[in-house]
Amino acid sequence: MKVLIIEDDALHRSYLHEAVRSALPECDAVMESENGRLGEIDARKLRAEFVVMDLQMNDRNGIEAARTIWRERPDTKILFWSNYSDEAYVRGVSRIVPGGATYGYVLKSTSDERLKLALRSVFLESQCVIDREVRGIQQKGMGAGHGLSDAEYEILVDVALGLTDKTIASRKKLSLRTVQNRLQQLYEKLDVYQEAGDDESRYNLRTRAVAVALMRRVLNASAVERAERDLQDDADC
Amino acid sequence: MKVLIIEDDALHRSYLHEAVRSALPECDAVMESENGRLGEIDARKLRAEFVVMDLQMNDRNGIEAARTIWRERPDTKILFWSNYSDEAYVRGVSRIVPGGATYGYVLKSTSDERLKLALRSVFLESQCVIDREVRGIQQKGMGAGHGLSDAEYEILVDVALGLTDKTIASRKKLSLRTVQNRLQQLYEKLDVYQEAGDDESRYNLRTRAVAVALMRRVLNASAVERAERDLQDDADC
DNA sequence: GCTTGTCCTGCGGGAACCCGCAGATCGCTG
DNA sequence: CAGCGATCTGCGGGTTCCCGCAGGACAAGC
Repeated sequence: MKVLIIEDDALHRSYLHEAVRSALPECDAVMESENGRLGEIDARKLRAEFVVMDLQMNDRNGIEAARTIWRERPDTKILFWSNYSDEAYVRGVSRIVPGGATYGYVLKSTSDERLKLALRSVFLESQCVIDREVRGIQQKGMGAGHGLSDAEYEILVDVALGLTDKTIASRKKLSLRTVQNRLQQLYEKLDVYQEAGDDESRYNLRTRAVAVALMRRVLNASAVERAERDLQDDADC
Repeated sequence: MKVLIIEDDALHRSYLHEAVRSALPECDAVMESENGRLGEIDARKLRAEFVVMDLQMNDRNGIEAARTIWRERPDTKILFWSNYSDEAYVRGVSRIVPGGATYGYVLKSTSDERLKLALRSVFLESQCVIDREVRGIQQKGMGAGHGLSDAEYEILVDVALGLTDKTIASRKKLSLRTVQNRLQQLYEKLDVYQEAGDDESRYNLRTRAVAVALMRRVLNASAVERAERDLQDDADC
């Protein structure tokens, strides 16, 4: 049994190494990659079946790396180990996990015990382990709370990229008015409105929405980057 | 001599503790706070003269914490120890450092030696130590490169907050047209334009600009949050 | 003095936005 | 089937944005 660690912080990497060693004595090789790009290459080269990785990495995002790894071997078991439970990350992960794949999502703030438990559960028993807090974010996304639906999230991303209503409409094969309708749903969900009062302190709803999304951690820079890359790919086709 | 460590990651905190101990044997007490908010309180309580802190923290940003610490004791010596050299952070720091204060900015990726050297230089010899890479970002901001001037940065932040041209004008006591002029400078600097070609893939310049700024790390979520808080304060007055 | 450059300001028009109103489609339920 | 709700679509308007053109204020340099 071989385990691949993808993590760009040296301290965390060695900590993970130690945790894997002690949690999985049946593991006979622990490899390390120090960013997402190298992680993809190493995973391919080693035919890794067991991966534990960070999400926020400089060179190449954990989500992107996981996506290509899963594309090549959908049965790879991946344990995400992240600092944050931002909705953007949680949503990003659940967006790329292939059907039936087993994975885990634990926060770096959890105890040694839980990390080791998660390692064993995910890798040996093919059980999905999601931290309580992360679970909460997931729920909020689906439930009737002020979370965003998929349609709303998609339009949020397009708007955050700086696209025009018309452009979004033609990309999504929708009418212009429909796009604007969804935008208004979005504004409502994000609690963004014209500050009806005087001539002071009005908002540009469109940019205000992305500001609020950023502050609520619904969106983050890497989500925008991923979308940008998808956009470029579309354009090339 | 007492040193206060403000860092929310347990691993990094203990690593820093060790580094301080070995770099500064004359230091007789090392305290730790595990986020920005507690850091402010502890610094006040302990009358800390020497602080080493992270920038990216969950509860309260390193920049905000440093601002209040420096406001209370401008001669505090602070060494920032950060993962990133995002322009948003670098600019944020240099925006709050009081005249004549000594501080340092080193990246977490630098070696033990350099970290210890920085600790001694900043704390004992009152010398400012800025990592080479960070220095590079600073230069780019000032120099004739495609970095942003202060005026452009300010308007970028206001736009990112979602304010209207008119609102910005009245807040900044400028004419509407002037604000729009600056916006156009900004668009040029960020290389944002209408994609003149067809009817496809046009941009909404305003939101496109914040997207590009996010991707170039000129802006980040915490910069937006800080601006938002300032905005609310203004409104209250 | 004149010129040159940089910054601020006003005007005007075309485009994009925000949004209310109304009709059309589709799925669901009694 | 009739009725209801949710979603998509078109139209029209008021507002805001993007930007070219043109003038005025001020400093620096020939």
